[in-house]
Amino acid sequence: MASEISTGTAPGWTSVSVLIPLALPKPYDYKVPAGMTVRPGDYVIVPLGPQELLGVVWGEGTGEVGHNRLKSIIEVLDAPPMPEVSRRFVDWVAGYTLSPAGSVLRLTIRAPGALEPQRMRTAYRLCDRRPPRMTPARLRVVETASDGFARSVRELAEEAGVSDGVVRGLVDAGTLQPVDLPTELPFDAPQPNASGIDLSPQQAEAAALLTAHVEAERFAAVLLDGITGSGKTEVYFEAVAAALRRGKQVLILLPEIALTSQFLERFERRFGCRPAEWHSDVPSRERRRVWRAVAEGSVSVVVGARSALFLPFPDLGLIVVDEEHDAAFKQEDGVAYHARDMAVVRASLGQFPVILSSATPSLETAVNVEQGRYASVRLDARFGAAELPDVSAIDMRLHPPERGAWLSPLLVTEIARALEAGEQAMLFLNRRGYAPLTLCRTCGHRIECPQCSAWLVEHRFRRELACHHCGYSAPVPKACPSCGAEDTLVACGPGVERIAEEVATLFPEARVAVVSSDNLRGPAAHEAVFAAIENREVDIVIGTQIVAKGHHFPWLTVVGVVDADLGLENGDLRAGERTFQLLQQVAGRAGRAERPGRVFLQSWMPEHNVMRALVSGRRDEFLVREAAARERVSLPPYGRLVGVVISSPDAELARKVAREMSRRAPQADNVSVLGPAPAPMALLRGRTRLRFLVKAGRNVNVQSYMQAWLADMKIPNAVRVSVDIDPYSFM
DNA sequence: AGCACGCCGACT
DNA sequence: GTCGGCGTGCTC
Repeated sequence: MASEISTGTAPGWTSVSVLIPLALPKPYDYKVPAGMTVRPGDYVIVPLGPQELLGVVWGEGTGEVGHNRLKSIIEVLDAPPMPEVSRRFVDWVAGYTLSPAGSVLRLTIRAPGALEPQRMRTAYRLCDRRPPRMTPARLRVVETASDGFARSVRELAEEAGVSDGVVRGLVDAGTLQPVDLPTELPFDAPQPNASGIDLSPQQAEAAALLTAHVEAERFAAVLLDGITGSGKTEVYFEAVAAALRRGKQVLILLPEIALTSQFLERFERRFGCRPAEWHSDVPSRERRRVWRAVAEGSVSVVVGARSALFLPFPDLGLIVVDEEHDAAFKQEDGVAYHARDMAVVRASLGQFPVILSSATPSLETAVNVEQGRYASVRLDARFGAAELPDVSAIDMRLHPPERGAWLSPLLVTEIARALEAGEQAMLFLNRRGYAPLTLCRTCGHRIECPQCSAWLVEHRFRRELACHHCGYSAPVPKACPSCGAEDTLVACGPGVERIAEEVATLFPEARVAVVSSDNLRGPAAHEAVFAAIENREVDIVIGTQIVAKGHHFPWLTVVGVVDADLGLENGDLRAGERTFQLLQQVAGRAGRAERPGRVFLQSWMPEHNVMRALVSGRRDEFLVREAAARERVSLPPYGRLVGVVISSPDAELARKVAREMSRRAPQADNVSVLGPAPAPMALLRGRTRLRFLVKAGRNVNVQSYMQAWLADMKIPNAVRVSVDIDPYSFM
């Protein structure tokens, strides 16, 4: 990259290949008109068919299309060129995920208007020319402006307490001189030494190790492995500070936006200002500002969701992936990538370290550590006086709830005890709504989504049945849609709303908050609920997985997991691992202050590995056992998987294509193709879905295999074939 | 992603 | 006879 800048002048190419952010198979060649100079990475406007589009100069023209048939670049945009490392990253991700490079490029320039010239606003400054006539109003304006700062007409008029007309008069008289100011404010620079740091000896040691990695300016992947409450964030903040001291940019990836507001405050306390934010909820104006500042190198820290990985950082020196095990890092549709894995790649291309932080590392990462590919730093003491909560399982076979209820008497007793002591309780159930299934008692009909193979979930507050996969909803019918019998529909199974109903009868006095994505619109609502809980305005919290993540509830002492077996029901490869991670995180909510916390897992199979590991707190043993189980059957990370989903609104056509593909699957050593089988969501948004699973050995190049398979397949337009290298969700 | 081209059904 | 549905293919 440095050489590119020092070379400065154009390579003198007469044609260049330009990558356009569309799903085209490759970059296209364009002529460079006489007098125009372009460098690799320059953003350009090029004609494509009848339209004019943004593209990025990818390299010298390939000459595949005759020079006389080439169109010319229309314009080179005035923006810092996309860094070479970003371009290599785009190519790498495209090759790995088997996506067109243009589709990956699109991820990097999803900031509307970021490349248009910045709009300027006109402000006015006082100069020495006196107006021909001075009035009291004019004098007030002159006095206001005499501090030398430039202000808009509006600001001047307001501050001086006069009308706009007076200010305009002074502008016409030449007393006030126009100056162009950028509309976009620069970002504050986070200060590495903004606050005193108070680390335990163990934290300080971990921080020193991470800092050394940052200072080495070499690639390294490091797992920061610390139990809940051990202060991982404070530790990696020291690594961030080290990168800042070296003038490097830093990216902190978080799994979801729910975390950010609390996180941003912590960041501000440590570094004296807020970092730039990047996720889907950032308004487009702000996106433009962040994108531009990243590209110019004028913002040093970005906190964002997985898509932030594709921002065009020219001088990145550290990536932190917080909660690295979180499934939210896996992008499923479009370009299917895992942000944690791609962060490791980005760090390797940029020759800097990446820190993976978690209390419950993913099996992949644990194995990478064990096999020496990743380094690891451990924090096993909780900060301050807090102790780890005591976890126990409630055997539902021995202590079943009453008929039509879901809480075991044992758990109810514990909740009552906490409430009497003036403490809080939390009930965790990872299921939104009132009941996951509505069934007809007369004919047994189950109400399903018309366009997905999924049951409709009853939402009693909203009085409707909703599909959680496509957003379809309908009022709860009076009569069975199948047999027409009236008042025979019954709600089966519990969701959080139903637990709230049970709690209301058990503890009519208690103040209850139901925390699920259905009742919280936007980050402000999240804030409000979490603040209410912290301020003890709530006695019992009933929540889905959004309560599982990093919030401090100092008065929470009892956590009940309503259905600990829930995540284990489907045959997912990672079901055990995920259930362990989720429940361990939920457990971490209890007893973070001086009060010891207790966690109760309601389970019908307390002898299951996952329950035993949670109760005993033996995480590493659990990981070793899981790893051994995967190794026995050569599943990731000991083998490789590719998911291939064939979908179409035309079910017959989808089946036909799948059969054809099955017939043409190449033979290869150490590769087996399973399927086609109906995909786990056999019908989704009206599309029939069939799936292949390609199972391959660790050292098989699955990309070449897939390319060979798909190369001469003619796929009709109505059929979509989506390839997911390293699929995560099997649902 | 657009957009044109092209080949079959129902209208003035 | 034409208008228009959207399936197919192309854009340097």
